[in-house]
Amino acid sequence: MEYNFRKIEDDWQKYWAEKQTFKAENNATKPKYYVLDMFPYPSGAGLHVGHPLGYIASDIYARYKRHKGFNVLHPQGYDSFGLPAEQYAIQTGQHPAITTEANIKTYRKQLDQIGFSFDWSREVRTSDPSYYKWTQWIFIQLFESYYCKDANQARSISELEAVFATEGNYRINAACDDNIEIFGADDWKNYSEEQKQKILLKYRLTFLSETEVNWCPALGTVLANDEIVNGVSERGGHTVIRKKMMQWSMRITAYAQRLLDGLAKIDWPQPLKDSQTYWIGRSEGAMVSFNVIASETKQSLPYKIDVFTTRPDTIFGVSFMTLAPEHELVSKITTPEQKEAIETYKKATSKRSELERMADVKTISGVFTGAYAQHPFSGKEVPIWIGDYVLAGYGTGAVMSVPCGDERDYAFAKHFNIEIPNIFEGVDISEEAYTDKENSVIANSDFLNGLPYKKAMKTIIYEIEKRGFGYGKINYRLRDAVFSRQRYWGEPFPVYYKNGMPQMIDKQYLPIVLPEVEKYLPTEDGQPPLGNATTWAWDTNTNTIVSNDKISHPSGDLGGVFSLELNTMPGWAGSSSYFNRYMDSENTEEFVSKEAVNYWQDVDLYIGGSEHATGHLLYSRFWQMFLYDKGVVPVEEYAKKLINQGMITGTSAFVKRVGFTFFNLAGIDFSVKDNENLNLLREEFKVVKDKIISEDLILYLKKTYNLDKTNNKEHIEHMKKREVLINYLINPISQKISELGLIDKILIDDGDLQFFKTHVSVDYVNSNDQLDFERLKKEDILYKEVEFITADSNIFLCSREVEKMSKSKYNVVNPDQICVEYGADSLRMFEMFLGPLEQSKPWKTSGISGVYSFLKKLWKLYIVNDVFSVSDEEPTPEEFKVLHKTIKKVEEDIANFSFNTSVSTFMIAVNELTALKCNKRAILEPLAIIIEPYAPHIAEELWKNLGHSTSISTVEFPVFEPKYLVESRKEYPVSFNGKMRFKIELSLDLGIKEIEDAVLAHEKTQEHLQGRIPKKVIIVHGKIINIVE
RNA sequence: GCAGAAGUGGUGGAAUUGGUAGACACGCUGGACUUAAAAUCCAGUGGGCAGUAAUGCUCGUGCGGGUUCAAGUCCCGCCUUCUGUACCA
Repeated sequence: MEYNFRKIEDDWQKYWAEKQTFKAENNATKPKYYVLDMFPYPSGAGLHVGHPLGYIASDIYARYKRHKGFNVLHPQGYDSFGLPAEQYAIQTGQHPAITTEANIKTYRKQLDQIGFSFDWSREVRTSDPSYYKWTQWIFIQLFESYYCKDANQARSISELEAVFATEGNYRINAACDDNIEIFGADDWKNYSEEQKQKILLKYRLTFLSETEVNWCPALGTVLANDEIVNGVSERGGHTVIRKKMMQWSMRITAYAQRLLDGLAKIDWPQPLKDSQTYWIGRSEGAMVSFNVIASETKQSLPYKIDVFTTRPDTIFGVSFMTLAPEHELVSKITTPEQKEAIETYKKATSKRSELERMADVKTISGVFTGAYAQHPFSGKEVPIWIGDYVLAGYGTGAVMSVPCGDERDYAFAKHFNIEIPNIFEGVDISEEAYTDKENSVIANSDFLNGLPYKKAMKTIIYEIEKRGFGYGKINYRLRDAVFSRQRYWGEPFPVYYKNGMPQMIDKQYLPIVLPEVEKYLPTEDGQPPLGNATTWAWDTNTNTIVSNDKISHPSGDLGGVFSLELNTMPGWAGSSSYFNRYMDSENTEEFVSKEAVNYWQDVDLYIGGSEHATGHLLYSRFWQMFLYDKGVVPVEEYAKKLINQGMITGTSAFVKRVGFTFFNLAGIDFSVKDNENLNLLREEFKVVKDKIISEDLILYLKKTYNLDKTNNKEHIEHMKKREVLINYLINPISQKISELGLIDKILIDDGDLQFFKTHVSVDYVNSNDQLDFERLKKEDILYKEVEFITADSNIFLCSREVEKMSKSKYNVVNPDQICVEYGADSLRMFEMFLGPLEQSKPWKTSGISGVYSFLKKLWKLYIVNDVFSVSDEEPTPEEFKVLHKTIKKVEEDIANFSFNTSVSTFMIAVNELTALKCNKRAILEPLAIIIEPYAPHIAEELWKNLGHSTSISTVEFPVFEPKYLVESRKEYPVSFNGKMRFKIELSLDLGIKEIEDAVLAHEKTQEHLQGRIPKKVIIVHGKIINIVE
């Protein structure tokens, strides 16, 4: 009876699907446990071996929890809106929904064959109208809410309207736009409906505003900061420029402090928390106002420059101010003499792309405006400059420059010869700024003199507030999140426009379904792709989507038909609350029912990649807090514990071509023509395209050049071989050389050979790095005419390097082939066996035979004379010991997510039981259970053959009993000065003194001591003995 | 620049509170079975030195110091690689 994994795995996958073994119930007496994976984007390339890593880990955990008596929710779905499907649609005209559907089918098939215990009855797809109905619903909730800073929570916008109507906005303390004017109840009543809406928009948690965005012309869309890598788009690497656009934004900044505080409550990896903390970027300081004065008359101008500073204590060190070139005051305060210079500079900076600005951080540039500001305390006038090191988008877009305490201000001042007053006690600032705030003591600063940092901070903020120059403030680096995308394949907004003001469509008419378009590109006049839709208007009479030509009036006021929003939502919209929807995915009336969400509460374990640290994982926390405020969900943080699985890197394979360097020989007459020809030659043979050389020959070529020439015989032998090879490579070149008439005029340097490597698909390379070049030549047109040069053996070797697994690097390994060859259980165990879950690790299939033969050995334990059979005999203490030590270790490993070590533990157990020839039910039955989370198919089959008629999946996990591990004797390692020399077996009943006597009496101890008396004998009971000489 | 993670045999990795460094597996070497191959099984396998051998000695966890009876593990100072981030006032 062989281990027939194909049949076993097929059978059980069918069984689980038919019996819905892993369907979770929303009301159960068992305690709940929610295990979640980050749902995948179904790309056209299908799954590669890196994807299942996290899924296998979470599946092991979920299965383990079922054995431990939990009602486990382990759902899966698809984040199916996204750019690749849209780009594919642009190229081929194929509707994204069709390609997405096809990709999902492939994913599902691939996932199914790995044997995951997902509850597919709860599947969600973000691109499915029945799902994005709720994304739209949450959007509406955000629109209908504002953030009350007093209550520190989101409140209904109608509450705000009520306050406005009774007392205006004097007392409102809300997270809102900066430019809100104060009004009273009477003002409010007299405002037109449009004016009211405009004001309310400034308070809403999702709002329209003109924002400077990262516009990518090539993609025709706005990109979020985290979609830009090194100044170009993450996808496609296109340039990104800054542009002002009317956009939906999410007021995530309202939640900055809570997002920060919440981190303390959750068990997430510290690096991930660190990057969120940094991203939110809280800094404490003060807002200070500087009055602008006219340069000539020294009279106050009606302008103030507000700056945010984290070092108000250094305010007496201010010797100039710097504004961002885009700052609105720049044009107002610039003096006529400076106008031209300022305008030129502004133009130059706006042209510079993000990429350029980032590339030369070191270049200092700026222009004096001609205007001065008055120092609020000293009354001194300080010049106002503009400079692009000040960013318009952060703080107020202006800084008070303290060159002695800030590196950039220092560099700027040095560069433009601005005064650098020193306001630190006992510090030399002639070479660089003094930035160590904790140890600073203030000097030359009036009432701050002699105060250390903390005291100076308190004092100055008190004074600033007292004198009315400003106030203490906490600033955050976090920006409000732009929520509009100029794409087709995303959630449409439930929004239409009436007189240019956005209106929400009532919940009962959701979902607003994505319209059909002919082209997925932006329209010719620059509208988003939805601008191509002809049926994309909202009829408020019928509450349906109707044809655009029914819009009766440009502003849409007459017939009650209005144009719908043309933007769609960004990628993170659909993923920001999907984990709540899984709890009640079929509910058509509510996002999630009270019963369901109160039962499941939150995710107990969330597994996914760390690349989502500042994107998905921040936005989803924000939405969760909002939904918590609204009473939709019962907890503020949705994931108690999070694990980042490491990346699996691929082992890329390379083939190398050789290239030659040519020199003209010294002392030879060289004509212009010759020179041209030489360049021609260099161009053509920089790389010899039609010959590829095996790696062993390349190593040989490198090695032989520097060979020790004193060993004559060997040297000559090698040089001969080398010459043959080089000549072979050079021959066609020689021909060319003679054609060009360059013989005897140039030198080919065969010492400094250049090698050029090209990726070759790993599919053609076996685990010994041998390339099947015959097949490659047949199947890949690029290599049809190429000659593969090998050593005598005719074996072609590739060179290898570890890189990120990616299609473009031709190193993607697909799990399907492994499932076919070794089975899902082997794949699962092997992926875990690779190394610690959270570390990145290279993929090498060579080790898979190890886990495969382990599974075969496991199977054999249950087989006697080719028949499945176990004995009911009582196991020996030794056999019990093997079992219980395995249970103990595996449970500890699961708790620590150390799945790689539990695989070795299983191997050790099976090796030991095989050695013991153990065939006893009392051992082998529990063994099948503890191995089930890792290798569920074989475990089910063993369980069935052990005589059980139901699935093993919820059988109680064997209980570890320490009594089986109690030892009576210990083999003590005996060390001398910490170096282990020999072992001595002693009873564990012995006391320290008795052990010492026994050890000192031992002949080997005597041998080592050679009659010397040890200084000290250290004995750790049950562990070690160390003799100090 | 800043933040984080990591560095252990030919390879992936183990060593949970400082206590036998290299578990487990791959690979490699030798052997058994076989006409042969695959599969399977057995033995060996960090480097160096000595010895016919059993064995012994010695070096060894990126580098340099330190604490300790004892350091891969703790402390100080560096180096390298990876990942994230980008003038945040």
